[in-house]
Amino acid sequence: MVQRSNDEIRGDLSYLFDKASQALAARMTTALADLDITPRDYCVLTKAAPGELTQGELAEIALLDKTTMVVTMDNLEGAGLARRTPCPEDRRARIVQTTDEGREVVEKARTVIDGVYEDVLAVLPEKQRAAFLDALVALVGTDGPLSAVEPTPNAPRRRSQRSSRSA
Amino acid sequence: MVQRSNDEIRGDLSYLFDKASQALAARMTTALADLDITPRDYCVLTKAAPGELTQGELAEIALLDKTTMVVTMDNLEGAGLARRTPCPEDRRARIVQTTDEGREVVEKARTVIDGVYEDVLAVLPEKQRAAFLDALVALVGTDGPLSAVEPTPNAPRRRSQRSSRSA
DNA sequence: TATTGTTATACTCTATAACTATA
DNA sequence: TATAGTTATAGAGTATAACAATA
Repeated sequence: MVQRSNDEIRGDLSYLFDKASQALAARMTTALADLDITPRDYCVLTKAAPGELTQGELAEIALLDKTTMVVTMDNLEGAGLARRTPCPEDRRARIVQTTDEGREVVEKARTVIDGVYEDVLAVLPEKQRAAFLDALVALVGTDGPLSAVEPTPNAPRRRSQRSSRSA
Repeated sequence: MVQRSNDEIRGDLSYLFDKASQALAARMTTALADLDITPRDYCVLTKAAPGELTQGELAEIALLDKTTMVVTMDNLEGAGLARRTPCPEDRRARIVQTTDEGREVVEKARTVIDGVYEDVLAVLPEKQRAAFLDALVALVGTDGPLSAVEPTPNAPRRRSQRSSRSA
């Protein structure tokens, strides 16, 4: 295995972020696998907790495409963690509710996730840790230079939709 | 658009890293698009600079599968930025060399990338910036809690390779 | 006509398998 | 037999398009 030195990667911000994101995602996926859910399941499940959102609203909050949401909900419903209920006001829509089991799983998952975060951030001294999170929020949060929701570079290309950008 | 508050995202380390990685990647892709190369092209191109590595060695250093490397090299060669030369010692292998144009592009790209990094990190005061990078390296670098090369969670699953793990 | 959720499908990315030519 | 690079293709993820029911 080829390993780059710490000095070398310090100047490669892309690498640092990519690696941090991937490695943490891998740890999260592994940690949540014991509960038989994916990070995305957890994301949707927590946001559905209030129990008054439609599938579409939930998709928007969780930053998922509505078709991706269908797949996610199929899984959650199949696993007995969430339920689709007809919306009284709009018979096209469906309210998403977490089941008792779903709430239990979310609670356990919360503990697991906190443990992972704690474990990861433990390498930073208390004070440095706070400063680190502050900096990250400054970069990623509202009005930060990395807050922009630029078009996903990875998304399937639109069907040649030429010269209709600023029209 | 739904926007989570800075307070809320501060506790969501996964989100912070994912967003930072994605947003920076988007900026990089956009910035490098003017030079008609992708971040991966740049990565390979710089590492090929010494000009004495085979395609396989290059793939290992750039952390790419050898088949992905083929595609990348096809692009680079098609764009006239790199060249495949038969290896004198091993007629199966090919040495990858950057062309004059390739070196020019790398140089320009280096400037572009430094500009993006500078622009992004500019929101952090000088001292905080150094501490931030130190912390990131501590997390991601050698022996850090996020240095592990766990199996890519996104990779196509192996063809059911059961119970042959620790055998 | 517009919108919610669904199904079918297309596209991107990356890796495994099979192959050719060397070693 | 094993390895370097290639080609073909499969798998995973996510999005667009078309559709049914309803607004």
